[in-house]
Amino acid sequence: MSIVARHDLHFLVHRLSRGFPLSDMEASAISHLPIMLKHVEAGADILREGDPASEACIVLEGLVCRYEIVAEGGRQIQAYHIPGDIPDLAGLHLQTLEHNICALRPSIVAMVSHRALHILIAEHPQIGARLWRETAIDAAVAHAWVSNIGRRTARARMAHFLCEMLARYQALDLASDTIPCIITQLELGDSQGMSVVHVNRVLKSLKRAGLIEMRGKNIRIRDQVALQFAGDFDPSYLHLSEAVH
Amino acid sequence: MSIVARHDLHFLVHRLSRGFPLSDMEASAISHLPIMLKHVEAGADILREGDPASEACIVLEGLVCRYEIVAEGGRQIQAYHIPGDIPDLAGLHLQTLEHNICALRPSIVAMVSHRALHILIAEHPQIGARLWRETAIDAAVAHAWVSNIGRRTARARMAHFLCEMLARYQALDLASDTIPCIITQLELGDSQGMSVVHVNRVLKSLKRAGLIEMRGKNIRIRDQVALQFAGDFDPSYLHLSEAVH
DNA sequence: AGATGACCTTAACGCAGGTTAGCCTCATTG
DNA sequence: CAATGAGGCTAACCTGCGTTAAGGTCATCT
Repeated sequence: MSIVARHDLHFLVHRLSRGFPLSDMEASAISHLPIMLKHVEAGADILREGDPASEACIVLEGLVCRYEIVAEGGRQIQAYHIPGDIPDLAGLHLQTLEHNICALRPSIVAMVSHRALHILIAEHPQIGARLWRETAIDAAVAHAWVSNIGRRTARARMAHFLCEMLARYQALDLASDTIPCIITQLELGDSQGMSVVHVNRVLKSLKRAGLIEMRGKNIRIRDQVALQFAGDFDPSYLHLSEAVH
Repeated sequence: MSIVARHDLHFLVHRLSRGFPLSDMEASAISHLPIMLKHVEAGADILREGDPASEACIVLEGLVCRYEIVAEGGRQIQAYHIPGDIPDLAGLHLQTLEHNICALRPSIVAMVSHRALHILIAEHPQIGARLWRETAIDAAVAHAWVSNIGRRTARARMAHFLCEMLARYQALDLASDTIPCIITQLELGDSQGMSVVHVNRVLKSLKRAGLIEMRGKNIRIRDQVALQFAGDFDPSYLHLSEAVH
């Protein structure tokens, strides 16, 4: 853990620039945010439910998720966060958050104080708008998950989810046809509302149909179009490339 | 439909004031937003998926929902909106929205142009922060729905949902123990990810247990504490009353 | 090299909840 | 007041998926 002023926030800058580039001044203001790097091991919590929020974390490397424990010990993973994401951005305007954030794989995150963010936003309203947009996208993705879990069969649901993850990594140029992080079947089940056993069945079915294959522990999408069809997937809700108005 | 400058936005002002009151100037700036009233009949769409967004709607009266049609004709209701809510606030920062908004009951909404909102926010940054907070709460509620639909049994899920609706109406002083709007069993099913038939079974079970009862077409919660227990419900995710920082 | 533990895989069994279908009630309308 | 239609209710049947259990692979540790 160390204080750094010029570490790599480029995935964040990239995200916020989607649609319409930030000015050099704005990009540089972001890069110069006072951050504290934190190396988190797999399975470790970064933020606990109910913690009073005074800083936010930006994912730089690895895989982070937001989850909640519901009655009877079940864990529901509500969102996955990849480099450039700010899992707890909502905390900037809420007293406490009702979910936990943890690293699923060894990860590196940058902690930024809310104070610094508020100053940044006050000086650069445009950055505020872009961050607000991130909050809106977060909500849009969550709503898409509601539809996915509520109305689709397990197979379509899994296909939809895999399309989402691949598309997000592709937008960062971190993937072409293989989801570059490892997600265990237990994690897949905990996020898609199904049991591990059924995850296995569904993956098998997608493999048999030639839509995906396993590459070591990673998932390779063999036929993205067919998988999108199977999952009734339309990437627009991710707002990966639209202009700002 | 008529242009009015002083209609009743008091539920909105109330929402935005939660935790810490707005200044008189701010409250009055909101009340003087140039709005266009729209009376919408039950079942009518207010906004269609993919419409380029240039205005937002504020619910004044009635019941509005956000929904999406998934493959094979199923409808998933992603959120219910009651007076004071802005169902399409996210559109302020996104090009297009991926969902539809429709009135479930005869409703009155106020349409505000994004231009007017941008001006309001520029002149009153505090209002911008409060609106941003609304976006964050919207996301928090959606995440709670993911947990609800993903991990809870139909019975607990329904209990949780009823608690949510009641709590939201109570926060507006529009309810004590009865959810003041009518929600049909079909709508309940489409939002909770279950069939009408099963909605009926579950409601019956909650009735038999003395947790709820029907009052005409409305649902009365007979034992709020027990219902919260049955639904593993904790209202904090709704952020109904917390202070702003 | 054997032990340990995390994860994957498959089979067998059972149930929560979907589907289909039919009837009932009540409000609205001509 | 008869006709229509929206919504509620219930029964019978069936299936997608959960549960339990057991064995397999692989990496890591001693």
